[in-house]
Amino acid sequence: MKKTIYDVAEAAGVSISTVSRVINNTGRISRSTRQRVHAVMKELDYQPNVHASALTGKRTNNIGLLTPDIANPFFGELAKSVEERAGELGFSMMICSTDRDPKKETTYFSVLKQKSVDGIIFATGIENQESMDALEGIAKEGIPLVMISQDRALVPLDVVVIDDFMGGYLATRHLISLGHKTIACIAGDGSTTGEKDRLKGFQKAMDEAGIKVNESLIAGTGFSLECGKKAAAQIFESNIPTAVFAMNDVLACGVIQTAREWGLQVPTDLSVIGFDNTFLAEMTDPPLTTVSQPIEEMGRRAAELLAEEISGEKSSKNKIILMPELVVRQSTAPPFKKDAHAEKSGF
Amino acid sequence: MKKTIYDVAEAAGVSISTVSRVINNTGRISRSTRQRVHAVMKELDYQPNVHASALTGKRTNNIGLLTPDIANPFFGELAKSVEERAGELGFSMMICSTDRDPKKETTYFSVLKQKSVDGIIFATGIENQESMDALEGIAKEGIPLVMISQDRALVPLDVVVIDDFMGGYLATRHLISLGHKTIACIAGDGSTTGEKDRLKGFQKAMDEAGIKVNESLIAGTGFSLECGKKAAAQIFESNIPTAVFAMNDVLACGVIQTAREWGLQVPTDLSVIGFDNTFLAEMTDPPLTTVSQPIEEMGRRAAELLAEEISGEKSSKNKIILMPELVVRQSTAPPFKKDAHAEKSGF
DNA sequence: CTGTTAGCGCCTTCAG
DNA sequence: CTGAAGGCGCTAACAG
Repeated sequence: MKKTIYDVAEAAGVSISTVSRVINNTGRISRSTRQRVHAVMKELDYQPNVHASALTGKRTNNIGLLTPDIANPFFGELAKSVEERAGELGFSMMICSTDRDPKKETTYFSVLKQKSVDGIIFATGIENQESMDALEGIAKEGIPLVMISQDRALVPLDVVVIDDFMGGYLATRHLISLGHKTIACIAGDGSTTGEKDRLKGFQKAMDEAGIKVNESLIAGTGFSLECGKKAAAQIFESNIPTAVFAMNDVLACGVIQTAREWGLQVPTDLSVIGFDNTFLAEMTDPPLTTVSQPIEEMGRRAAELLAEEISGEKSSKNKIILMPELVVRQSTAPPFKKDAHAEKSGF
Repeated sequence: MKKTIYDVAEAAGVSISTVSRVINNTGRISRSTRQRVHAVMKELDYQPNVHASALTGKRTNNIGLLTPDIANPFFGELAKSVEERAGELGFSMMICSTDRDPKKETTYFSVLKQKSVDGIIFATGIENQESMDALEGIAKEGIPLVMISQDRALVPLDVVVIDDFMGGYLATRHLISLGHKTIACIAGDGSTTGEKDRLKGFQKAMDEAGIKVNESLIAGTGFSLECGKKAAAQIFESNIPTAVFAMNDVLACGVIQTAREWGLQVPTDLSVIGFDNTFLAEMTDPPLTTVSQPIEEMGRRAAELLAEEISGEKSSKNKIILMPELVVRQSTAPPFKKDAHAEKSGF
């Protein structure tokens, strides 16, 4: 039979309140009884019943993670790092894959609330009104929240983001510095703040270089491989650029594949740069030049922020802005190398 | 303030037991009161307190998923499918990334037990004695368990596996039928039953073809990209085969990369076949020939099995064996094509 | 069909 | 420093 606090109390010759006190480390207990109780607990392999204590308003030590798609490498790696750090901090993680579906998002909100998680980490874009309202509601109820990758100032909450503008800028600068002028840009579904900021960075770099941005070179419908291929094909049909900036590594893979189908060599005929620096970037051929997000750190910091928030150590909200970094591999090169050009002209 | 069953009872003019009955759909209640209570619940936006009911021995509607590494595409996709189906069935999922670390595994066991999940799905190899004992303990306590990808007959439990032997056999037959004779095999850490069975399938196919298996062509230290590269390099140093069977797609990627470093063209100089058919297989260049596991189905079936087990509808244990399938893409070809051979001899 | 009444295991005043 | 007692929200006999 499962041991209860009564078993421990009896075996230790004290009352349950004393046991409760040593468990929670509250009140003043004599060293000797404390030790005795601890010994008994160990001996009986006693484990407090979480539900009983949750019932009296204590924490559950569960947190929720809302993510669009754990099968996506970026979110997979992120989830892993959150889970790891949260585990160290004593929390278990409930994971929710929303598929960016507003209905699922709100459903999960209420499920998590009902399960009385101690806090929630959002790693999903909250785009529609419905989800925003739900989020606001949760925030108002005082449930600690941390947001990753998004920065919406609807309610004050902790945020872990990278400087997306800088990311877009870095990627584009890199391509420009290689000599590219006809640069395409492949976004996701255009809804997230991350994309928008990266696009602004792209524009800024283009402006600085005095290159006019051609709208027909900007496309995007979603975040999957298929979307990347489709967007690339769409662009290629009207105008073949010498370089493409894709807003994540998966999309970049799609671009590479489409390029291949069109008979374009990467990076000889077409430079491709991605975003995220997931392990995918090392898998592709050629290995992908990309903008690195410190995924592991983002997850870790988010978990820590949430833990602090939960323990009430923190009164103010934090905003952590991490810096992206350019990781140059082999999918980018100067445009129109002599020989490549010759070959192409040979058509 | 949070509504309780008392609020509902009062507002509906009935006792709390009546409310409890309509919630749990037990006992006989007149249609009219039932409707009234339902109406009130909706109006008050009442949500039963999970902990209170868990305290009285009811289910928590939480399940646990133990996986070695959610950042690995196979387990990421698996987790996604489990989560999705479990969600439909009314369960939330706690995810645990074990890193194949025995200590973490046992820790997670006890955490999940303490959180009184209704059931657990294992998608991780239980190799060491410690973990096995823990697992056996859990099973004996009557906590529903489903095991994915592994089949250990320590205790009777539900199992969802693929026919790994057949998988290894299919992969090898494919290579042999292309004309390969010097075939290498890259395993993981050699501990999982899946690997062992795949290796047996490999042997069987080789035997049938009358090819002697060269031990120096079999290597493996782990499941990561790095491990794949290392194993491939190790093999190449002693003997360059014409084909490699890698036991997962990640390892296959590693092989392809190492091959490239060694100046070997895939598939011209070296055929590579993977296992799993994760999205990675479409990302590589050339696209990877691989043995497909029905990942989505495995996750779904596991969730369903567990749900049945939890609801007590099932008395006997099931074993679901799914069939792997050969997916031919472009990383495999007949060995020593004329031109390739000429080039090589030219060295 | 419905209400009353014990607990479930633990935390937290309030008295010693 | 320690114990007694009430209550957290709900379920499950037990009585009507």
